[in-house]
Amino acid sequence: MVSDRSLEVLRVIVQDYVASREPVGSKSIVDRHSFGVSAATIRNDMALLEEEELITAPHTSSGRIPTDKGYRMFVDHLADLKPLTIAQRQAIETFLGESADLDDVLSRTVRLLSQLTHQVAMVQYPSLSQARLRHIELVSLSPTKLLSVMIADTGHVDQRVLEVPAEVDVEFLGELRAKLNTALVGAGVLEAAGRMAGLAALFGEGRRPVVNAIALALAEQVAANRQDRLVIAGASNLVRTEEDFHGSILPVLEAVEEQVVLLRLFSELEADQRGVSASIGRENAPFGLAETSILASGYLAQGGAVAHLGVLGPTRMDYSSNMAAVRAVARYLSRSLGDG
Amino acid sequence: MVSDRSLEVLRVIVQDYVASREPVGSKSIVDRHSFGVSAATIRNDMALLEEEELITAPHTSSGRIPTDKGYRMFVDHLADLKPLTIAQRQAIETFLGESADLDDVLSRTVRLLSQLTHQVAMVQYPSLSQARLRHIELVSLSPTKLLSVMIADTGHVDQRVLEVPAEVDVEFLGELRAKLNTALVGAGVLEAAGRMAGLAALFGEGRRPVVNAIALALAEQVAANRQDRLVIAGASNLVRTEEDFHGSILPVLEAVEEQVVLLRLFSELEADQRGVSASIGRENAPFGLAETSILASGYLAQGGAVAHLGVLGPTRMDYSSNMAAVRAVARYLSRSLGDG
DNA sequence: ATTAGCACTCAAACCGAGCGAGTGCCAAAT
DNA sequence: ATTTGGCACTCGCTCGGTTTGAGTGCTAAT
Repeated sequence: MVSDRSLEVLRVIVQDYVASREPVGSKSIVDRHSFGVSAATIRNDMALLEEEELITAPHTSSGRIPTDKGYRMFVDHLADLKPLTIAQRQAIETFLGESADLDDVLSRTVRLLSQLTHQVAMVQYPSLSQARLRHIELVSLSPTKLLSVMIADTGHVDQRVLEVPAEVDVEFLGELRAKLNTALVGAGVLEAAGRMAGLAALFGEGRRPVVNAIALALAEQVAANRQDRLVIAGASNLVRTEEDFHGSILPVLEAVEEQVVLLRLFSELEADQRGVSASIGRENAPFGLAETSILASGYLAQGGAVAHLGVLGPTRMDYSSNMAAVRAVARYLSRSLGDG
Repeated sequence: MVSDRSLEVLRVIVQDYVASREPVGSKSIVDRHSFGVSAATIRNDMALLEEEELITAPHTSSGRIPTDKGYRMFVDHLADLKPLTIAQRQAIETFLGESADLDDVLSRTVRLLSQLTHQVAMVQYPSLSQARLRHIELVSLSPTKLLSVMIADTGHVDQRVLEVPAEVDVEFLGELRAKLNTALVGAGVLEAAGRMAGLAALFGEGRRPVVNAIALALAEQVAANRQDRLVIAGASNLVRTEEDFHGSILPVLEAVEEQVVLLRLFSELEADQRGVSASIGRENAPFGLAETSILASGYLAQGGAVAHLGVLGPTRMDYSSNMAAVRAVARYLSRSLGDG
């Protein structure tokens, strides 16, 4: 059975190893921390921890490093979130102080988070599945090309070029715009796609093929928009922590560029009671990220939409500080975006 | 004086070194290429090239590698652009085949370019300085918040949230929208900013403060938009070529994330007669990119706007192939975006 | 101008000894 | 039953020395 002191030993092993990047031995533990026992005792505890696979020795006779299981134990039971420094709180204030465009807020947020944690930071766009259409705008680019702009109550704006099978004159465009808006505004994105279908019935016989073409394109635009997007910053922090990756950081950087893997990870994470969730090391192996950890938290955007934000870095990271930063930024973002 | 054969020697040194990543010696040259002379003769030529600082020896007695000056000579006088393979041409077709949104086209293009060259690829958004406003849309988000959407004839769409000092009801919004559009549509972005100022005169006395506030915000939006943006892909290729950077790739990745340095570089490059410009190694030292080269080309977007696109990678890169790829993609993009 | 020959250089690979942080275990002490 | 001091042992690092080999520079002959 792992005693209380053993767990304390695990805690300092994690802390010291994260700080020094070197395997930590029994001697250095009694030196740096006041356990009130001798090195030999610590060694016994370490043998216990090794039994439980919470720590491991890189070579037969060297200090110990935490296993993934050890990190997991640490974040679940041992880590207390380090409160942010004054400077960090100020950074949050000044960075996110002035409100603006959604794009703008999210890109500021992600840069802030990467600076606070020195890791790769990611912010997910608020999901559109709960969003409602606020406005649809159609602009003529050429006789057979339209630009459609959809505005959602979450602040999302999405535009797309539509190719239409026949000319669209100004009056027709006005009619389209008006009927589209009366039919669709206020609808959730799912309903909107459904209502598109019945749209042609509102127009004269001759218009129907064109209207149907447009409705189809708009429905597609709505659908394409449901898929989520990420904003990412701080990829350079990966090379800064390169030594922490046993292999190469190439697959990690590739995953970051792809985004799709990260989105899946986000969707599978569940927050613990502190509001921050962690996925550690080999837990991410199915995604090809066996040496990285992800810390994430949810945040509330306009319209009650919920989305995630978080950081990604080497398994050997400062969980206490980073989890605190993620939580703080998520809270602040919810406050500055949310409906309240 | 550097003879013709010496230049041939330089060419094969560049080619072999780029291919093998190892200093190339006189022996291996006569082995791999049929110069019809002995190794000793090659050595004499190499001594000449070294005199001219076109090549250099990493250690006293090892093969030679090209200097930056040598690479410059190579791209200016020695390199013939390797025609793309069939597969590559097909990749361009399938990748850029279907037209769509400007955002979409550019992001496809940049991914394509990074795949073709295995380098970091960059595409600049078409400059707005030549763009004309096609439409301005105002949407009410809350009584004192407006979303403004500006659409330019280049396909640009830019949105921003405006905070207004007083409530704006539906009719007023309609009036604003109408007068803004009649006043501004067709104007270039520079003129538009100017015309904003006189806008308040069109409204009743009571409205003027609000109108002025909005005009100010819009003018700012126009101005902010003048600054150019880049789309970037393939940053992971930097770590793939990491060994080619003597120091760390950290500053390079940071510059890529910053974008601002890259924009300045783009603006200073001038195309040669082949339409592709190169900035090599220490030529980029003022930007902190002394070990990287940039290949760029201009492309034509809608409205006659011109913008740049290119790749960035280690000085030791395959200039022949990469310049060909940059040129091909630039041409294709011009064709698919241009007014013709 | 080119070439063969030859002495010389120097990075990289290889080797083995010695160091030292750290372990595991055991017998004694609390 | 837990803790502790002691001690032999392990094994990755570092450091000096040797070897190897690709490649050069020079010189004298063609």
